[in-house]
Amino acid sequence: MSRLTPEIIVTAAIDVIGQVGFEQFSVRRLGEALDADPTAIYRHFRSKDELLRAMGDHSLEGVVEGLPTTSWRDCIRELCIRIRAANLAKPVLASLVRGAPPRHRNELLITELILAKLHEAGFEPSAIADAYHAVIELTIGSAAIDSPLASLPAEERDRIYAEWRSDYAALDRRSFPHSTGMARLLYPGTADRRFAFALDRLLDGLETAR
Amino acid sequence: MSRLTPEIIVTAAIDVIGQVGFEQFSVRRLGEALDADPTAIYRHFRSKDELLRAMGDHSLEGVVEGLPTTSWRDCIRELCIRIRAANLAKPVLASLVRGAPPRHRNELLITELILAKLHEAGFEPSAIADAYHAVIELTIGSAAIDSPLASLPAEERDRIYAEWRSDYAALDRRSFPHSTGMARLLYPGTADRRFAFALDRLLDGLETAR
DNA sequence: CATATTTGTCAACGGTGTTGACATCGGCGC
DNA sequence: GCGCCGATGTCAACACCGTTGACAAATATG
Repeated sequence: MSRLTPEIIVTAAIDVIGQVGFEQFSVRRLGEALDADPTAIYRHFRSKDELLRAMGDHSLEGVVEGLPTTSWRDCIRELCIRIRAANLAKPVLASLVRGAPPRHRNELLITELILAKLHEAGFEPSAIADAYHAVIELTIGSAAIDSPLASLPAEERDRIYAEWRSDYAALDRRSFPHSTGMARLLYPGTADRRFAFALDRLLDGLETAR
Repeated sequence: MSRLTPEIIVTAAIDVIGQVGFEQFSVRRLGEALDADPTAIYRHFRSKDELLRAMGDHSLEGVVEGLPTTSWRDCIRELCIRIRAANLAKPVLASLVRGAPPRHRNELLITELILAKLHEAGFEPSAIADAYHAVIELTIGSAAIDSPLASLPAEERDRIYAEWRSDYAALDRRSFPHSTGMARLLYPGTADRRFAFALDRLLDGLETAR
């Protein structure tokens, strides 16, 4: 057994990225946190990208367990919300967005579960594939967008939202009547709630198309 | 007048990023393309991030013009497809996903148009905000996910899709019955078509919730 | 015990975004 | 036209970054 294992490295890496954020996360910093030479990491991961993907999968640990069994909708809905929460908690998501396929364990479990539930629900095979991709794109995409702000402290996040609203409000009334008029209604509630709304509407649409 | 203007820089930058891709795009390369010192760019943009946002907005030029007037759905649908196409064509999108607000001209025009159409359609003010965020999250998020593959030549993209499918097919049949069974149906058609499907279902859901 | 493989360390390469000092140029008031 | 001043471009440098190859120590294997 060696001092550094993939497990130890990934755990430490998630810890570090949670503290310094995605942009500031570097192999050198990780080496410091592990009290080891930064390049030792390359004995366990081929590249930083590979490490990031492993981190992403690690943060999804247990995400498919204990989901509601009431209906396919409830199950998929809760799963998507968990995936989002997991990725927002640890801003590793940029790695998932880099276009790599889900070859890791938890990612595969997620795919299998969604396909199974859609099958149970009575979708046709090709409709299953379409619905799967639709749900995943919204979930991952939304998380990617919200990730940078989610890592900020709540007060600063609110300050930024307020700033954006006043940007809209300050526009020319003639050219942007709706933006100015609705400025204070934009970015309503939390990003989580807005995502849940979008997901519910998408599931509505999928259900009627079944 | 100076040799370098924001307009000239942005145009050249979009050209460069189109040739070398997002990852390889650097201030130094841009300086080379402009036949100027790389740091001259900092006389016109505070940071690389600011430049990337300007590039993103530039690639959205004209996206709100000549949209269908048949219905709010048709209009928003076409707009979202155009936004996606514009951002996939120039892989600048990662900058938009970095969480910055839409302070640039074309981004503001998009917001205004969507809000106006939803208003026309008879949505309540708070429902307008929710629907706006839902549509934008799906569009931008989806583009962010598909961006890396979209920049590849078609044949290599197909090769990658095929590789992913065979990854699924090679899984253990007992643990992953649906993934293995449906492997050849995953990633159906083009990414554009899959996005259009998701968007249509979302719009379905929004319409019934009106 | 000897050997071979894995694992950690170190120095270094070629790249990155960004900054500050310096030179140059254009336009403006006198 | 002169002198000035701010805007613009150049240059060297800083502090990082991901990654590689040579070497040493430790560990497993015969």
